[in-house]
Amino acid sequence: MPFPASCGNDQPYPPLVSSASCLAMASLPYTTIPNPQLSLSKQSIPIELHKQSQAHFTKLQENAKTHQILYQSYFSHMSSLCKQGQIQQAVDLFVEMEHKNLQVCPEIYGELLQGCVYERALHTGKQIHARIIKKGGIFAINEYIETKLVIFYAKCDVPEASNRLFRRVRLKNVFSWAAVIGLNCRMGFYQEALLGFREMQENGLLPDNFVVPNVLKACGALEWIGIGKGVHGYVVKLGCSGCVFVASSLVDMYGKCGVVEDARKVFDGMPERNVVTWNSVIVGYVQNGLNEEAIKVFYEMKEAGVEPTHVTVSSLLSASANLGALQEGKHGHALAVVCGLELNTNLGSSLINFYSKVGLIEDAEMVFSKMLEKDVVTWNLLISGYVQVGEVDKALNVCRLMRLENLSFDSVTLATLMSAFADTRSLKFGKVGHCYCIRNNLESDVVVVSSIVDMYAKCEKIDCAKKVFNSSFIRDLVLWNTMLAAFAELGHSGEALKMFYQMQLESVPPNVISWNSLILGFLKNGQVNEAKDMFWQMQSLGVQPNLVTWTTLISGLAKSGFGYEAILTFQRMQEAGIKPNVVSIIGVLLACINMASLQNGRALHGHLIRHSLYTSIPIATSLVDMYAKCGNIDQAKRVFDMIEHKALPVYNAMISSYALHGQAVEALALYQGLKEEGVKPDYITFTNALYACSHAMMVNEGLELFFDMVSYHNINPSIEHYGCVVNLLSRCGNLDEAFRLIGTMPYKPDAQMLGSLLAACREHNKIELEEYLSNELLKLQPDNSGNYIAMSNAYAAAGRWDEVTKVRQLMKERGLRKIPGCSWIQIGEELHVFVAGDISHPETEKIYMTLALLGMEMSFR
DNA sequence: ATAGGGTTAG
Repeated sequence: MPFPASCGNDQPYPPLVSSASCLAMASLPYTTIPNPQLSLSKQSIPIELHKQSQAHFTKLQENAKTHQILYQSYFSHMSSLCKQGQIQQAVDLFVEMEHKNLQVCPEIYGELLQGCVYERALHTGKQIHARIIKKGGIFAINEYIETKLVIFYAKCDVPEASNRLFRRVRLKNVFSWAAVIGLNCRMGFYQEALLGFREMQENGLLPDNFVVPNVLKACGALEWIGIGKGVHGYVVKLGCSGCVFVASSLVDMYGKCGVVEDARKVFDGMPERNVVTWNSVIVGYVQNGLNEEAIKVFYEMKEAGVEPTHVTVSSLLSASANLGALQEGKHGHALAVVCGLELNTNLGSSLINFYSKVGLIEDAEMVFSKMLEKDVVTWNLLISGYVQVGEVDKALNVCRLMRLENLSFDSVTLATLMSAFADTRSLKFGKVGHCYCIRNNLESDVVVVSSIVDMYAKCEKIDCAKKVFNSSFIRDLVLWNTMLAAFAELGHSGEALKMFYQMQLESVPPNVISWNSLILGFLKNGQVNEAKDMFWQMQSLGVQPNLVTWTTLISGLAKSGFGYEAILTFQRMQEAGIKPNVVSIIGVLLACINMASLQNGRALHGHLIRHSLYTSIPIATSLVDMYAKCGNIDQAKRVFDMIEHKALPVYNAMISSYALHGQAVEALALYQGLKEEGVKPDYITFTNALYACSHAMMVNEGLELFFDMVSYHNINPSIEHYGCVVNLLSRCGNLDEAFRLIGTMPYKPDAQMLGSLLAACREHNKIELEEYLSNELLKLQPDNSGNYIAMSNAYAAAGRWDEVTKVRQLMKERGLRKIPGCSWIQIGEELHVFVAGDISHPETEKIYMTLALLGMEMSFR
């Protein structure tokens, strides 16, 4: 049998479609290789020549036999080289074969191309392609070779070549279709992949379990659940729903389309599962926010004895990061180590993400340093980790290192950095980042645009924010919400409302966050009724208020003086089944503070204990503050004493309480106490302690505190700190020292400082200095009537009534409310009354009454 | 056939 059975067809060779059949061909006897000399008809040879010819033929046959053995050994050697990935050696061997004039069959090209596919050796493959073209004839139009070439170019991601060759194949088979559809999938041309799938079916070809996974991947990526379901039906009809590859792809497709229930149904119905199947369900749950479910399935998988892979651990870590589940995430890390999983970029990145989300930045750093290969994602995660813990300087340093590694920033890097600049109000850096985005075309990414808009808004550059917002082509919900929140924060409720309408006109329906911002905008602008109205409107439109909505309303009502209503709202929130958190509890405590209602505060304290809501230190701190501000310093102290592990904010709250109640000695004792506990005081501690000293006129203690702050704690004094010390010095009569301090401070004196100096001048009868200070004060705050009164009081005290009249005239011109008859000011606990002009004025009588009620005497000078 | 990162509200 000189030729295989099908050689009589138009086709010189049967269409070979896989490397398996190629191998089968290779093991056939050498005579299957066409040799025109051998296939000459023996009958045409004359008898006399027959003998000679017979001998010659025998010789030829012998030659052929050695030829065949040689060829076979070459072929099998080359084939094994291809499979070992040593494509270059295989090609060298092929060249050697050509030199030895060994006959070459098409399968050899197929084998070589397959080797190139394994190695993704595009260049070598192209050279083989060139040889095929050079050889021409049956080689160039061989369907088997053509298919192999299509697959080769497809796997090497060269769509142009692959598609061109594919169009030329006359009889397209499932294999070439699978390659082209797969290529389109890899290139992200999902719609083209699906079109190919349809065309393939129209040409009467039945898809197999190699094509279907790719088709399902396209459905998943496009979230075309309709087509996906159709393919599912088709799969059942074809009877390949039992194939693990196909079923796993179905699980993945349903997950990607957001129908996790169906993914689970397919999963549950599978007779056979492998790691990929399990991974697909876990990934599906994570991507749909069902992190608990994902972790549950992970434990089921462990129970089933399936060995986890990189994908498993990576997804488990994602779920743990999203939940802040420390235990599970650490378990994931341990598992990766135990299973000997190599720390690749994906796994390492997942670990960094997990550790930084649970606040263990040192562990994230450790993983980062252990990784051999890092990509942009890895670097971005470390940057994001630092930003999350507020270490912006470290984040920027990582950026520098990243540049040294020749990696460039992408939109994720910039979005992360911009959010950091927004949080820290670093307009300078923010502008630099914005410029970088413009230069590198990152403004085409909506997420980046949102972060830029937010940065400008937080840095109080609303006009810039609006400009960037307007210049964006795409405006998604988050971008609208960012702009809306910016106006709301400023209390520009009109602009916020305009945004709210406009987004709907542009077919972006608002979500809870949009409504929350709108409500906040009204509240910040004092439009309490409008805010309440919006609160009802959103519900009638089917948007349910969430914790933030309720909290916004509670705090807003408290701050607007509707303390009682705030408390009622807090109750209604709980009736609606929403458990209060720290922010809402602090909000409702604020209501008690603003009402100065010890009764409500106490009731609330009881409520918190009964409902086990009294759980965190920030709440305890607020309670201390509430009791102090509602007048019960003893109760404040009791709450303070009950806190076990006291941190700085609690101490600060208590020191502030003592200062408020004029208990400077206690305040200073607590300051010493916190230092003994090893707690590092901050600028707030010093502000409160200095206020206490200033109130109690404890000059030495105050100066010592100030010295401590600057020398031992390296805290740059704020103007408020200077103000306290200036106040202290001047009230003790040391005006020279006060002025010396003002001369050395890096700030211009503010109105409060001038005010306290003014009071001290009056006390010590320094009328000229007082006049000077009054004028400075009026320049600083021309609209504050208190300053005019202080000035007129000073003139009154000096008996310069004409000057008093001038000041009053000035007030009248500026449209400021004048207090007729007389003036009174409060310095510390003392009430000083100056009578200017008309003593018989009814207003003066009122003041007399007030003073009498306070048990104070009126002093005339 | 499956995996990792960023933006908005109190």
